[in-house]
Amino acid sequence: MAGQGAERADAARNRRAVLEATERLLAEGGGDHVSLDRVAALAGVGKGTVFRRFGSRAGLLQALLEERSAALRRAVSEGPPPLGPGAPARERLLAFLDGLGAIAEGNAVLLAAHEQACAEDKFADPSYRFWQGHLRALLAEARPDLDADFLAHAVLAVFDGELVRAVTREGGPRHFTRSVQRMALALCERP
Amino acid sequence: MAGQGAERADAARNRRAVLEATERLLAEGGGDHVSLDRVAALAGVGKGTVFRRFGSRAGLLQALLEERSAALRRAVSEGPPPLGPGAPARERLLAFLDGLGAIAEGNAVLLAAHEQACAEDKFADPSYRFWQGHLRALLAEARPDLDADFLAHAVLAVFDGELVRAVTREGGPRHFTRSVQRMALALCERP
DNA sequence: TCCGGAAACGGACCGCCGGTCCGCTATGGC
DNA sequence: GCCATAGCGGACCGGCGGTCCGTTTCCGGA
Repeated sequence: MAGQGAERADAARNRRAVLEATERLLAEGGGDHVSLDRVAALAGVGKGTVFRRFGSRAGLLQALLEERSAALRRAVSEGPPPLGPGAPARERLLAFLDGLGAIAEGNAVLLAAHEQACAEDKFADPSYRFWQGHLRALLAEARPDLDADFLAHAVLAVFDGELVRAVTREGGPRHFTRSVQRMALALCERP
Repeated sequence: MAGQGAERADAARNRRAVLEATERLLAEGGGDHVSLDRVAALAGVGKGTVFRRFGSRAGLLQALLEERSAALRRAVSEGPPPLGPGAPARERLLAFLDGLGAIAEGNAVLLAAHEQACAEDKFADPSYRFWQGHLRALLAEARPDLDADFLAHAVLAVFDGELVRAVTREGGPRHFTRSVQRMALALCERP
């Protein structure tokens, strides 16, 4: 959109249509209900278009997820505290988990589908690497005596689509997020 | 085998052959290399046999995993301390994580394939429910002030096949297990 | 030892999936 | 208005998980 310089009008239109069709299908059925044939049909485009635009099923879901999390990413790296730089690590950590938890709760099905589609190379996903790096830095600051790299992976592992769904179903809207925050706090408290 | 009363000799032979073929395929390629056609061919049986025996791809992998973890399950519920009942919660927790970590490290590919195949209903898996229940009880005893149920899910979420592989690859044989133990300890320590 | 019914077998078959390919079409600078 | 070309679409592919049913194998009772 801004300054890309080279995307034809029909291409942009189709991109939007495909993304919207995908989220519609995700909403109305489980993650495995989203086949690329169906997406293409619902979007009113050919299957080839979907693949040229997004490369693969994993790429499509990744793009959708990226769209959902771009704002948080920006806020974390250059927004005002406590999300952005400037606040103490503990406050930034809680604010970050609040934001990430909101995304996860609002997109649990998408999250589950994405995990399934990525499988192998989920650690290569730039979005994952960003969250992991951010968490690692905050944890390292709060608890320099622990293995922040591993803990960052561990905290992100909790953001499992199915787990989010299960916890949210039986605990209410923000229960998952609050639980993750409490866990992170427990990890940060020194004995 | 013991006291089941009703399994024909050929059925038992085929069951073993299928399980062995599955682990052979898992060892020699990624989890998605294990197609049921291939398993059947390598085991020298028909595809129908695999499905009658195990119900589905998920069932096959679950059976294999169950086989690998039966001993730990038994040791935890009726073995001697510190794994079995009798030791303080902290020691039982560390011993349990040591055992589960060993299984995870030795079967990371199987673990990843199983996660992929189960997807939806992984919380219904009796094995998962057992581990979760055990962890919950130990955590509740060590930290009654925290949400043990959620923490048990969170700790198990770390046992992700791909994460185990990645951590083991770059950290050496028992690095994953030690890291999980340290994390659990950090959670148990009161501020 | 033989026999009959039941249990187990095996592989052709099904629908569908993710992904590729190439002849056709719409776009937009000139 | 023209034309190079980026973009399109859907037939096509190999392979997957799962089903089905005619055939083979087992084994307890006579």
